[in-house]
Amino acid sequence: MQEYLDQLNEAQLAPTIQKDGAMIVIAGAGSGKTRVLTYRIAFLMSKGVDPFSILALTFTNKAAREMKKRIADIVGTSEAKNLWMGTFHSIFAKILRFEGHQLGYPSNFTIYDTQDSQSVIRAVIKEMHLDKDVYKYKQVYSRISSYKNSLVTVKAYFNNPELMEADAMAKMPRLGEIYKSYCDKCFKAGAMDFDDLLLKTNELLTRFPATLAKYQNRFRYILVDEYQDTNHSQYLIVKALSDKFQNICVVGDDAQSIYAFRGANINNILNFQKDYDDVKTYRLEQNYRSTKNIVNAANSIIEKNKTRLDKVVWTANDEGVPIMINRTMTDGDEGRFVASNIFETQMNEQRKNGDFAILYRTNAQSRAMEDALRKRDIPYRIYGGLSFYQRKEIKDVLSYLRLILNPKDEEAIKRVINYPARGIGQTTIERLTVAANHYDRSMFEVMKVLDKLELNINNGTKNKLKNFVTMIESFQVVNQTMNAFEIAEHVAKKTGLLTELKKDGTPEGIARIENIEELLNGMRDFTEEQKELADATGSLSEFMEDVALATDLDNDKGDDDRVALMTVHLAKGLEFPYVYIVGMEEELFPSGMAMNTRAELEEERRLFYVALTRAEKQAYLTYTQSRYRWGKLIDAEPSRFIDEIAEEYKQYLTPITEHRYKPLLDADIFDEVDKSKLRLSKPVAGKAPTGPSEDQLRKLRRLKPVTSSADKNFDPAAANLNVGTFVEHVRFGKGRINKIEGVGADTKAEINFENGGLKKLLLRFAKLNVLDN
DNA sequence: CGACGACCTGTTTTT
DNA sequence: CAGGTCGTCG
Repeated sequence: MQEYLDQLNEAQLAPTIQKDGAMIVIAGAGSGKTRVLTYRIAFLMSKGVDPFSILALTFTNKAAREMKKRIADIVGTSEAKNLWMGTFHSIFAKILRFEGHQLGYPSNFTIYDTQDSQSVIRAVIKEMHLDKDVYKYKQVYSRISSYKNSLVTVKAYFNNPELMEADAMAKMPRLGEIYKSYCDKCFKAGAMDFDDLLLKTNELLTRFPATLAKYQNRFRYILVDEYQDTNHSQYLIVKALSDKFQNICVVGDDAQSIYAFRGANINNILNFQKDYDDVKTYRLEQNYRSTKNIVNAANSIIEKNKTRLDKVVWTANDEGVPIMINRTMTDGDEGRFVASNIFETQMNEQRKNGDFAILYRTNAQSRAMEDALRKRDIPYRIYGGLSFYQRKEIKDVLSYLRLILNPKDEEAIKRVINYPARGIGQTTIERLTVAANHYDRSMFEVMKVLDKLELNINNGTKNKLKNFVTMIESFQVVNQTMNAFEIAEHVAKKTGLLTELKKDGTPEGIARIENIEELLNGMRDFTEEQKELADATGSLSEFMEDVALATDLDNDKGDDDRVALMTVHLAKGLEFPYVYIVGMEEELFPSGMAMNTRAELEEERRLFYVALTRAEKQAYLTYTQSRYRWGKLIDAEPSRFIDEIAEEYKQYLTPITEHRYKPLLDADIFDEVDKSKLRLSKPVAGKAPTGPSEDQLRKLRRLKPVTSSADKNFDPAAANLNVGTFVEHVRFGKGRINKIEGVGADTKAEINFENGGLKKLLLRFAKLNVLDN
């Protein structure tokens, strides 16, 4: 062990060898936090801590796997394999499979992915005969998701007039009913969505003290990586589990908090000291990853943020070269620039493909890059986007497999009951749904007893349904004796899925068949691997356990040498010698969807910080003057973030185009609520989740109105705002409207204030009172 | 019932 | 551009 500890610097060593107690490690980018985490776990084990009682929560399963491997190298594989290590979602899914029966869930519950969840919500909205243009399923979904992540259950929702009112104001008074119906449907289908995995864990730990005690006693040492990205639900779980022994080590970097959009609460890390007794704080500030130039450039950016912890990242590495900034005419040119630059660098520096990464803000940007790389014959791999498991043909196969394990899984039924086509149409499915609701049973159960029910379904169709049921049941029988690979192959053949695709013959159809073959190959590998483990058999249920939570990144074996293409979000925690950050344009990076408040803009800036700090040797920033968006060519202008990098660390390969963006209309308007008022009320472990904390409530209230129709229809004339109107602003006082420009939500007014001078305000935000002269 | 074509709409990031 | 939705026809 000592030889490993000797590798650490002083700052890293201290947290590594503090065995007990609560501690927070503020770890700057590239400061070796993974090393601290792995060595710390190894250290604990060397001091006699049972690996079975160590819980390490990581951000990706890949990170968990790699850390486990590194620990195994130190302490031995047999010891390391008993560690509980993985993402929140996968660890607690595992625990819920074991304990979920207490909450009424079967151990083989299905995990609904976003597609499944949204499809359920669409069905609910339809069933309730609501206007789908008012109740947009995606917005409803995200609303429900935020409720769940703030522990607002259906019950809590209906006990909270304020939330109900907020939804009513957003023109969705029946959101609560949708929420309830959605939860009922999921429960009846034996399914949990992503948020449930955390919410139900909280419920489990609060409702069953014995279960809480069991896991508190088991997990004597808890470590959480990327703590800045935990949401309230995750926070409570950690708090509850660590409450007894308080041996908790959290690692994170407030400067890299980039998941606020999915409920991550930066206060979790900012307030950690208050949550435990005797918290030791450590700082890792020496960066081992990047050149001085990159580190300094990144620092010069993050300095612009107001909300951050005190920390100075520095490096003893070489000076390096400036950040290169390149402009092109179109996104196609941008791709070609990147591709040829990669090619040249490979030649000049003898670099392999894996040394390069192309990072972008949105998945849609990958296309131009792909095209350019393909033309140059540079091998690449795209991460994220539509993940492998989300592709239609793969989901079809998986849906059959899901049905074998959990025939109540309604989303799976709906997906495959008529694919390949077997003459079971929309009308039949609707009648089955109605019957299922009426008898309070799942669709599959209804289908099993068709003859005993008075259903308005003709005999021909009934027979088709019976055949479907028989087929699934026959799969269930053979599943008893087959491994995951065998059953999947059996299903692909017997259902006619493969024959259906072979009929197709188009290039897409062939690609689909290849994908299914890839899935089958993957399953074969899986069964082989599992057989080698003592406590696993390679069964279908073992395979399906991880599928819903697996990401492209997790599946990456890293065994072939390719250029990596991914979003900045996905790149967190990774590093590459050469990094290209593309699409450095206003409205794209920073995203046009996230420039309305200081908080949003600061998150975009942290995102840019994350992107830049992925680079070890050199970073390129590229932007174009026009790019295809929404199928149309639109003008673009360089990102303010390019501007924000201090001059001495950047170099323009092309003359910079003029920046025409307006920095922020007026900073004060966008300032957040006073931070001191945003302290988390300290949640008490063991107490039932009665509802959201004050802080969470504020957050929810701050959510954008679910329907933007009010904003979209924002009519300056109706609000009595016209050129010449005298108005009063809460901060700037009285003024006269000079000019009105833009339409709808984007309407801006130029106002001449008596005291504040000329200001341009977004009317949507500015609270103006009209003065009658 | 199901296939096909026309239209519309919406686009940030992810477990 | 792409996915979903809707209407029409065989």
